[in-house]
Amino acid sequence: MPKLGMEPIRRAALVDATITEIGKSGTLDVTVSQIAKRAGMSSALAHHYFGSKEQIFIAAMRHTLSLYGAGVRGALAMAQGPRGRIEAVIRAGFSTTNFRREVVAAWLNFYVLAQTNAEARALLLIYQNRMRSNLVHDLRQLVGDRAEGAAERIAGLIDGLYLREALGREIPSGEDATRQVLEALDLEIGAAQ
Amino acid sequence: MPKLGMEPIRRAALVDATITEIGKSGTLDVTVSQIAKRAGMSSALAHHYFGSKEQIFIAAMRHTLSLYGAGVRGALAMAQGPRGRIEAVIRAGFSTTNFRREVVAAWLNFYVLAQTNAEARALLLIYQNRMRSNLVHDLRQLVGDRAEGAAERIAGLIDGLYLREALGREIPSGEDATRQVLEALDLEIGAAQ
DNA sequence: GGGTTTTTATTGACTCGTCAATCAATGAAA
DNA sequence: TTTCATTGATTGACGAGTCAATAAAAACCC
Repeated sequence: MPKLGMEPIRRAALVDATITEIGKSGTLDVTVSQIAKRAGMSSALAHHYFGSKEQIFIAAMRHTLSLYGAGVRGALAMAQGPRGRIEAVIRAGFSTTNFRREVVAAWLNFYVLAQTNAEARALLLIYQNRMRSNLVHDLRQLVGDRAEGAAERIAGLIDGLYLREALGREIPSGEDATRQVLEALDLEIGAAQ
Repeated sequence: MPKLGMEPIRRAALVDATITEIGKSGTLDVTVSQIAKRAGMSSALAHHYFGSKEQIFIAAMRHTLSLYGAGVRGALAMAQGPRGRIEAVIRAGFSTTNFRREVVAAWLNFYVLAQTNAEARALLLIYQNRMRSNLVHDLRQLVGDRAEGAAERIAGLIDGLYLREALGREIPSGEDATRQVLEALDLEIGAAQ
């Protein structure tokens, strides 16, 4: 019963299943069979479309990053003024889409992978640079030449709280984390007056 | 040629080798044989002393945490006043002992493990609570009832910069990270005046 | 002290599972 | 009849954990 044009559907299903399975196990130590089963196909088919397990992971990372990017762009589109734009970037990161257990688990493992895998590292750098440039651009207007340092601190705080919240509670609360980052942001702004 | 009393020596060698190997590979996916070989013994002996691979890892984590704790205590002993004590805690975390590639790699993998392994999570919570209580205690005298929030932000920033520095550069620079956290600390203090 | 037994240290060889990747085979559209 | 979709079965490698065997120190016994 081969319906044509299955490839993109299968790929998408595998990517989703990968995130879910990583979330379930917490590790990259999930088997292709597990992923394939959750995606409703045989492991052979998964290999057929992606070639290797590593490629499945990279695709899943790409997808996660692109979801995150879309969230940020969406939030930025609605934002008013520099402070509003920064707030948008912060909120997007801790939104319920990007701040679920599975997604955090995936991120954690991206970090681990990025230590050795060039492709993973490149993706992470893209994310980090985008974050930095977003922050610096708007901070410039708020804190002048303190912008670079402030951006580094805000970005670091986001990453750190992301990590901490994710491990600390059963259900991560983006609300608390967001509040903390906004507080730090206001300290940065206040200090420049 | 069995010299007696080898057990502690072997255990220590295995713990060291574990950190080194995790640092080399970036993952917990190192084989017991690799670790044992680096520690100068057979894998059978490693199993003899630790029982399982997981136990070897836990022991390595314990060791890393205890080194960190010792560093913090040492720095605190020399510190003057609340602001000096906080600075000591920050500097200890980014000191060259605790801020090497292998150690960061180990930490990253602890985080991954802590998602699912109760023992790992317990160890991480100990570290986090110690950090929080250190910070809150001294911040109280500097920023009053803003202490809790400030501690959360400082701790989050430390964790985040730890992560970022470790991935960003070939050789992580504790100097830059320390400067950033101290700057954030001064913002917190300044805001309370 | 000399002999025997227990304890500790140590490893090579082996078992048993698991899993990524491949392949040959099947079926259905084009 | 070519091309796409799909899978069960298989291969081949690797790796955790076990075991039996060796050796030497120590403890015990007369």
